[in-house]
Amino acid sequence: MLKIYNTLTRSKQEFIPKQPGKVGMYVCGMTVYDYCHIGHARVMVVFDTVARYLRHSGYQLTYVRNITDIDDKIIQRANESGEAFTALTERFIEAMHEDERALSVLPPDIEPKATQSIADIVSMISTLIEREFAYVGSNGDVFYAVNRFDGYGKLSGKNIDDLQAGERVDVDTAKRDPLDFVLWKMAKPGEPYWDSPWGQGRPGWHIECSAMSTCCLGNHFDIHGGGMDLQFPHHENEIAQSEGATGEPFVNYWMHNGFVRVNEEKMSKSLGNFFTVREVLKQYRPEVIRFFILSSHYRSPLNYSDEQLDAAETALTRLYMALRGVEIAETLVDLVYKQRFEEAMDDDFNTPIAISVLFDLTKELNKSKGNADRLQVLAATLKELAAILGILQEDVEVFLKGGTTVVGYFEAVMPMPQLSINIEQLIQDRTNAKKNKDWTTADKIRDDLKQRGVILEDAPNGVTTWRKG
RNA sequence: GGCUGCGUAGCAAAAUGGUUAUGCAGCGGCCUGCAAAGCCGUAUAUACCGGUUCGAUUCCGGUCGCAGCCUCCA
Repeated sequence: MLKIYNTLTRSKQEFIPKQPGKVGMYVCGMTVYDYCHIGHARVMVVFDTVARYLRHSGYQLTYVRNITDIDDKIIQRANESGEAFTALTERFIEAMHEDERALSVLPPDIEPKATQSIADIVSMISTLIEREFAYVGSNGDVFYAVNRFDGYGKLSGKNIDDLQAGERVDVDTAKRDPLDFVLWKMAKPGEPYWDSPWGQGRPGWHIECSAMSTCCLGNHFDIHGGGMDLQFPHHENEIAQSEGATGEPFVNYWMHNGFVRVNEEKMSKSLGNFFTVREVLKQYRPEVIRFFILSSHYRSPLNYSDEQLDAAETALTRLYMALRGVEIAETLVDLVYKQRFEEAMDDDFNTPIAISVLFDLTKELNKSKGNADRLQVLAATLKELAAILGILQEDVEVFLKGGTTVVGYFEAVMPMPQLSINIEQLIQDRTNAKKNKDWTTADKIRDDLKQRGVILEDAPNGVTTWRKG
């Protein structure tokens, strides 16, 4: 039985989909004005894993993740680079998809764009005005009237009085209340715009998600996810908009992932302490990043550091080492390990425990190297369970030799070590030296290679293999 | 200031009202020409102070420290 921590109730709850066997999930995606950083990667990987596990559990899932392709920062960046905003967003959407593919993130079923959802957005705003949840301000912008919505604050645990007391932004005189937020923003000269009953303008950020999620999944759906920072105001506003417009409950389970931190501080664009996915891929293979992300629980903070990435690579190496030389033909899986794995994942997607099950399995696998039947079952189980996490699917030899079979833009920056050294020749030289019991020469070759990041291992049958150190 | 959440061994990271987490690193051993990998064994922990309890790291209260939100942000 799957349990999900619901931000709305601040507790783990049994997951009961609206319609038996079917799940609708919406996740707030990226605003595409720059490259994705590791924090964005976490959202993509976490909810990809949630999606994979829901499907593994037999649910028919519709996974929607939007793209915000119009907003102030996009306009600003496009002006800076002197290109059309659509050209800018197209570039970064493509870059985002490259990052996704690298990280083995499966594409969502639907990826709506704000600019392609204008009609739905306009329609929802009109409804909100009709129902008196929204009004046209003195500057022509359309605002949501927060105090008209009784449940405002129910997700973030804030209340309107506290918010007003803590108000510290300049009061926008066009609004009736400082807490009101914009639904439709009038275009300034030279800005992109769409026609609407209130004039030429563009949608506010919050209304996009309400319109796109409702459009793709209906008025009321199962899971809505996103980063912790979106809890307030973004998700709070979504609830106010959607429930205000439809009069129905909006979302049953709210899931929020924790931040990636750098030196105990949130990784973010504004702090400037971020590492883009493509930067990190120059140093670490994509699967290492994915493993690093999944090695802590999705709601915990995740501290980014080279030491952590190194540790992830070492841990992953242990799993691959267990599979080295094992031909996996068997499709039978060990039900005990499978059950333990599923129990971990059923407990609010506890990937650290799920991974620990993989290590326990690996230990038994290593002990079963002499028992071909058992070995087959365990290896097949390891690979199948790991696939649910999106890891351990590389070719074993390629991974251990420091490469990756994932095709993508980073291939050029991840050369295999053998490109620069003739490892096979050196191994042959060493084998010859060993035959002559010339241990000095043999050991020197091994030490030299180790210095260059290549570890040699002699198997009992006399065959020497190598891997990246 | 208001509201969330967190503080676990050398590092990372789970869990739990009483029983080995797991990975890396350490120590001892087996294996090996020597290694590496693997296996076996082993050490180190629950911020601090109170309370509830037969028993608390786990529940409650307080103290200290940290992070996040209250402004665009995954």
